[in-house]
This record gives sequence, structure tokens and C-alpha cells, in this order.
Amino acid sequence: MQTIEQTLSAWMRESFTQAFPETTIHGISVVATNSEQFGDYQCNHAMAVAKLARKSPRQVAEVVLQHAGNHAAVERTEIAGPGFINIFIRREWLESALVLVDEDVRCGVPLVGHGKTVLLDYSSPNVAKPMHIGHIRSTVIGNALDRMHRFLGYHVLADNHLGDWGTQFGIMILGYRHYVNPDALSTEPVEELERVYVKSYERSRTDPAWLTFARQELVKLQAGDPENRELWQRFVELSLQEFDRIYRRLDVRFDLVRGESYYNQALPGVVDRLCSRGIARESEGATVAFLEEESLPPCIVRKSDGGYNYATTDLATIESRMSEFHPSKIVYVTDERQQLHFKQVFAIARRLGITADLQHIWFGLMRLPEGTFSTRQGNVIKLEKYLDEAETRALAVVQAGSPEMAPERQREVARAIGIGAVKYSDLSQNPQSVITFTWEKALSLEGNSAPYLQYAYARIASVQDKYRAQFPNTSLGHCVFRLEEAVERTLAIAIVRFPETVIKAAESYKPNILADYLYNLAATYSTFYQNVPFLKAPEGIRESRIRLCRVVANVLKQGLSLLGIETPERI
RNA sequence: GCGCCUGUAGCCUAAUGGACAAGGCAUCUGACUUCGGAUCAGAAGAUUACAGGUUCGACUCCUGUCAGGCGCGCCA
Repeated sequence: MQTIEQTLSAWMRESFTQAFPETTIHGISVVATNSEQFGDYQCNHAMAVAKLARKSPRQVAEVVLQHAGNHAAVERTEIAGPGFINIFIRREWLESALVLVDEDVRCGVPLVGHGKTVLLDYSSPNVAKPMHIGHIRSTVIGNALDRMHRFLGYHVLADNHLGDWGTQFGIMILGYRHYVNPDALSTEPVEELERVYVKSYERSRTDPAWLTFARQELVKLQAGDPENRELWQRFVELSLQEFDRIYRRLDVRFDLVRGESYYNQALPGVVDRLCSRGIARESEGATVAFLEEESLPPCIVRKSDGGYNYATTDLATIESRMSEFHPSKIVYVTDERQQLHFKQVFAIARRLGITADLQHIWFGLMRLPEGTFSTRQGNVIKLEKYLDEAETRALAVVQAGSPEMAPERQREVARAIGIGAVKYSDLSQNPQSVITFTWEKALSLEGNSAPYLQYAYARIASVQDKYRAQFPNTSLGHCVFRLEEAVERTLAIAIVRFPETVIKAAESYKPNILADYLYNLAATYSTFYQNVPFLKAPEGIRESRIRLCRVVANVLKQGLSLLGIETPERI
């Protein structure tokens, strides 16, 4: 099944080629108009062709439309402004397109990713540190990309690349031996591990002997010392248990959980290859890849003490993923601070002959109004606390709005709303914008927010029930759509744009495109709901409108599930 | 010092180089004794940081300036 955008783009492309075989340009397509007065889709390429063909843009558009002839989906076209070609969709065609969306469990979304493997690297918290609200963006954005790609038919491998290796474990082990409180460890393990780490780290800054001991512990760990190895294993397991609890709350699942330690054995081989192929060489005792051709600063792949860096691990990781899974894309979702790092790693990977499409999807850091988060200032907000707060606030609203609901059900609904609000506040904006965190903003339950969308969905569910109760013997299955009111047509256009929106959001790695779309759909529906009667409409019209409600509900549910947001039937 | 990113109404955000810059919050006016008022209809609010340039057309691309953030050979 093709999207409307694809269908009309092909039509225009063909028409341009026929009209101007000598001067056809690449990338001829249509886009959705930003205002209904300009039709439903527009093609903007007559202006560009006009220059090459030495004709006026409107003349070009005219000739193109002569060659275009009629299209089953198109009511009429017009030439406007400097040479825009505006396309108006035929109502009958729209009505039959709605039937297709209604009857398709995929809401008309094609499997454009079929046969392709994409590896997604996201969340990736550090072991022995609690997850805080800075981790939520990678997790929530990565998971939305995960869900969208899977839905489009890609073979997705979600990999949680834990920070489970590195120099901090020397300090960690030493601190654990001296400072750990067993009681605290059993009640709040990761919190206790962090406390121990911070204490040991602070001592290492003033006590040189302590730092030396810490280094020795690290060397022992890396040499495979059984005792240190076991401690390390314990840290990892305790952390994973806590992470899993959060992932369950967020409904996030990984196919692979391979921390940095997984690639340890491969590091010397990577450096050997880099050296033998002339990509890296000795410099001041370290092994360094020089990237002048890419105009990037040098990248250390082995320290002068023989240890390896993050870059080396990431290269080993890429090699391993390529040989085991053969992905066509590897996508990293991390914060903006790692832009340079990934530019370097990708440049080196290309020199090593890696051909997969490597993408770094970075997002802006989360800040507080008074500045950045820092452990030292003690203003870090723990992720679990954040989720608790979201659910608590949602519960108060549910209790006020639906007092007749059973308390157990209220809690369940509040959970879906609270978590949905948290996710939506991250997903509804461009990932690259810097976020200044405020409780009020993150947990907003009004306006452009997840609860608005969930509310629209629940109202439809309610309408469906009322309809079934009042008209028990009518089936919607074979009723025809009759788009009479202007807002119904607007709603129908919005509905059939779902497939192209999902594709665009996934391919540009911007979940906010889908979030925007869903908000617009829900807002259009709310206008319809508020201004057009349907249970009281005459038979026929009534069925058409109830069925329209049902399609909106299906698309909302499907779309929100691609963002990882639930849609309770009652809220 | 060099590099990357960001700058859009009071606040928060949107806009593959396309038409008059789109929403939300807050503010102000309204919504029938009919479908859930977490809603809807409407009002007001913008020199898209600033100055140049490219283009038929610039929030978007290029150059410079200012402001904020981040990064830059032995952290991850």
C-alpha cells in the first residue's frame, strides 16, 4: 500500500518528466499544505524547473498539469501564487481511503523497513549510579524510535550498552571494601553504591596513597582477579535489577544488554588493526588516530599506560555488531556532549571499511531553571522519584474527575496518565532542543499533552459504548462514509496522513513529528466532537460519524503506542 | 584559543528553502438545561538575537557580531 504523499509525488514526477523531458530535476514531490485554502497537497517544483526551462513558473505549472490529466484521487488542481500547484483530494476517494484505514490493523502503514536490520543503542546508564531524569530522554526517545522502526517492518535490535567498565571501578571496589553499609546495600543497593563511590572518589582527590590503591584494584580487576571480578559482577547485577524495575514501569524492553565489558577481549585487536592499516600510530607514548582529512582532532585509542578508551570500545562494538548482525543502520541516542566523540568514531569506522549507515541522534541536555544538574549541588532528581511524582499528580486529577471509579482502577489509570505525560513531554519536542526542567511543564495534564490525547481517546470509547447500547442491532462494518461537514473532511484528511507521518518521523529520527500529528488529529476530533452531533444525527449520517470516531480511535491508539503511551478506555 | 550546538509573542514549544511564522501555558470574552467542561468557540500577543549576503522566495543556507550551553590527546 502506498501513502497518499507517495502516490501524488509519483504522479507529479511523471507529469514533469513528460512535460519537460529535457529539464527534469530530481526530488519532485508533493507536501501537505499548511492551510486548507491551498488544497490538501502542493507541489513546489515549477519554480525550479522554470529557471532551467527559461519559462515563467506559472507557464511551467500549466504545461505540467496538461500532461498530468486526471487522477482518481484528485478533485481538481490549481496554480497559485508564483507557481504553486495545489491539489485538492476528491471526496469519494477520501471516503474509500477511510475504509481501507478502518479495515487495516496497521492503519494503512506500509512495511517500508522489511528485510532491513537496524541496531538501536539507547538508554545505556552507568552501573552503580542511580538513573536520574537526565537518563529519561535517551530511554524514551530511543524507545519511540525502536517502536516506530519495528512497526515499519525493520528488524530492530535494541541494545542497552551499559557503562559497566572503566577506571571508576578501581575507586568503586576500594570504596566498597572500606565504606559499604550492608543494611543500606540491601534496602537501596544502587543508592548505597553511589554513596560509597562518591566518598571514595573524594578521598582519592586528596589522598595520593588511596588513589594508588584504587589503581591497583583496577589492575587486579582487569587481570581477572576472582575476588574483584565477583565484586564487579555484584555491582552490575544490583544495578541491573534496579534498572529493570524502571524499564518495566516505562514499558521498555531490550533485545541485547551488552555493556562495555562485553567487548574487552576485542580491544587489542582493534588497535592492532588501526596500526597495521596506518590509521593510528604512536604519539607521546599513546596510540592515536589522526583525523586531519576529516578535520577532526586526534583520537586516542590506547593510553600510554596501555589502557583503552571509550573510542576503542565503541569501535570494537561496531565491528562486533557488524559481523554478528549485519545491520544496515546503527543508531546511537545520547546527549549532545558526545557529538565530537561519535564523529571521530564514525570517521575511524569508515576508514576501517564499515559501510553501515552510522547515525548519532543527539538530544539537548536537561537543565534546571537555576542551572545544570550536579551531584555536588544535590539537585539531581532520581528517575524513580520523578515517575512516582507523575503518578501521584495524575492520581489526584483522576480522583477529582472520576470519583465513581474503583480505587484500584483509578491507580491503574493514573499510572498510564502519569507515565504518558512524562514520555510525551519529552517526545513532543524536537530532541535537539535544550530542556529546562520544571515539574509543572513535565507533568502538565492540559493542552498539548498526553492526557489531552488520552482524553480524546476515552471520549470516543465512551461514544462507542453509548452507540452500541442505543442501537444494539446496527453494524458499522458496511456503512458508507459520508463526509458532509467541513470538519469531517478535515478529520478524514488527517486520518489518511497517518502512514506518511509515521514513515517521516522514523526516517528523520524525530518522534515529535508523530506527536505533533497525533495532537493535531485529536484537536480536529475535539472540534468535530464538540460541534457536530452524531448519536442524535439521522440514521446513515449517524453510522458514518460513529465509524469516523472509530477510525480516529484506532489511529490514536496505534500512534500513541508507537510513542510508548497507553490509551485507557476510561480515564 | 579552536570547534560544535542553541537563540522564534510574558513563558514553553512547532515549522524537508515555499504562500499571511503554527500550537500550548498564562490573560480576557463566550459555550443551548443533548453525546465526558482534562473540552470547544473567539480576542489579544512576533522586526524569528543583531548586521550583511545567496535565492523568484530565508526561521531554515553562507559570512560576521552578540548572548547562553557543551566539547577539545591519556574520563566515559
